[in-house]
Amino acid sequence: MAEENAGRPEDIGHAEENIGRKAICHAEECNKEALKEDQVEIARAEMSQVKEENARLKMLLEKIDHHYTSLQMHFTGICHTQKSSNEAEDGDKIIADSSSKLEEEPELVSLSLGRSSGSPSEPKKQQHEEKQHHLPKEDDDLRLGLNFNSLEDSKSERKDPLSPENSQAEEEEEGKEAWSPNKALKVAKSGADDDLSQSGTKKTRVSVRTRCDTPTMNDGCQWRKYGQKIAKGNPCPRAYYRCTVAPLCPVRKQVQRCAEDTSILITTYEGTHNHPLPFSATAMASTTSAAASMLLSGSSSSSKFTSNGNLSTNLIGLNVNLADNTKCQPYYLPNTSATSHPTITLDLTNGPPTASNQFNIFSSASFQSTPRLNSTSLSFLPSQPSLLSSIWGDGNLSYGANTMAYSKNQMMGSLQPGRISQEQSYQVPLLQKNNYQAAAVPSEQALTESLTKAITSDPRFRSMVAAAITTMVAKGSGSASASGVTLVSNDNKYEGLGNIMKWDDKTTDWVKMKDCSVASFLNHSPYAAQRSTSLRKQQSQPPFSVSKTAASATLPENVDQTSRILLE
DNA sequence: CGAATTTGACCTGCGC
DNA sequence: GCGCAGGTCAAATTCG
Repeated sequence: MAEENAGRPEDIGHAEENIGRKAICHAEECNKEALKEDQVEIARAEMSQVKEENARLKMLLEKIDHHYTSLQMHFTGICHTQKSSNEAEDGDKIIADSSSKLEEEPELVSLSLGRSSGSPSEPKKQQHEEKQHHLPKEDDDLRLGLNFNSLEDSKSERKDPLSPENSQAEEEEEGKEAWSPNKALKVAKSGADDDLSQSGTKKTRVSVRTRCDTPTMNDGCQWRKYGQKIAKGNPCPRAYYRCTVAPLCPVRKQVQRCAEDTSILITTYEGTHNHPLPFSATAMASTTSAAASMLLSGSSSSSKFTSNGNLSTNLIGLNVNLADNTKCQPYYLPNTSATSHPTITLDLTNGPPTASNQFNIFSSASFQSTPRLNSTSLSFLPSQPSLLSSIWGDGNLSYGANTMAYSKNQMMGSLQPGRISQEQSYQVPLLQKNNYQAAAVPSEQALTESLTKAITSDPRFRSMVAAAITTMVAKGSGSASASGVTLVSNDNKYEGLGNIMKWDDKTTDWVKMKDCSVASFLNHSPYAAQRSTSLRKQQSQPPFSVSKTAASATLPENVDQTSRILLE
């Protein structure tokens, strides 16, 4: 028994050990379960947070979508209303004016600029292409600049369009569509082309004609030349450039001199920048975008004009008029491939350089689309294309980096039909001026808008810029007889600006403008302090007219001081 | 020496 | 299918 009992305590011990082990195991299992439950709870909490985040993002997306839709509706409505009213007012007149050409091309909208200009005979090639065209408006592609596709894509993917991830995805997406420098990306390009072909849309091109002595006009972007070709019909070689600001930027441009007038540089832009742009490049991108959008919007209902033959809107602070195309001056289109690319042309020249049209940037700038499209030309008020021309010309207005997002916003905001009322244009810059003072670094967007508003709202400022640019053009053209300008207000005529505006021949005129930015002028000059009162005084005054005279310039006395600040 | 430009070859689309 | 013309590539050349 003792031996038997002697062995039992061991069994008991083993049993206790087993029990202990089981207890430990049970405790461990309990701990594991507790941990699992905790993890589940954490996961649930995370899921709830993600759901909340998702809901917020959805709300944001819906807001953005709604905002975009309302803006689009607003813009479309305004365009439709204007065109309807214009048609009612001037239908008969325009029909008579537009003559047989419009009858042949009922969707042709002509945009002459400010004043009518002589129209040389249209080249046979363009005429031939125009016989072939008439793209449905749905085929037009608004990709250049506005690039609403990204938003649509993000909508479909239910992503926040404002999130950095999505913007990066946008860039990657656009990068796939880029004209890529290597064969791998070439495949992606073909894929993008497939998309284009599937959607029935083609990349819009915007062609800019301007007088420029340099090989290319300085549009604020960095370009790398990747090819040159002699195009048929033009002995001047055509150079091909791609944007090098960003490695995968799809934007390209073709530069070619006009065969008839080698002083005219024809620059054709295609694509949308997928990177931030400097100010001057933003101006170019925005304007080309506006041109493209006008081409498209004009195609929807064209050949409708205001009582004076114009249909006004606002383009980067510049008033743009859709005008009777009989006043517009057609010209040779540099490439026949335009038939496969809807192309709108901004003509910042006024035909061959003659003594009567050396100041062509003030006289006429016209958009004219290529065949197969509803032609569209735009009309600028006299003093305003000067800024546009100057920005796109040899000079370079540089106020630092800007973003394409701003460009889009600017376009949406600037494509407002009709001129901004004096009151509106007066209030906004003041608010922005306060922003400048509050912020250590001025908002570039506000800065740009302020510049825009200043130009559009203040006749004196506009006249100053006009005078400056006119003088620059006069000097640039090498015309000794046209070394001055006359700015005539309704009731005053002052002389002496020609002496104020002494340009240094060794430097580009616009360098001075750049070094003395208009924004700083707006902020620091006495003019800025006087704007609130002077603008009110001038609300009843029409803008100054600009005309060329012999070596004289006139401005209101109170402009002299500010013009010194601006120009010196 | 790296970057930019030049330039001839090649690819692609379109019309006949 | 062929030729033409626009557009692109990439090696060679030039430039800073």
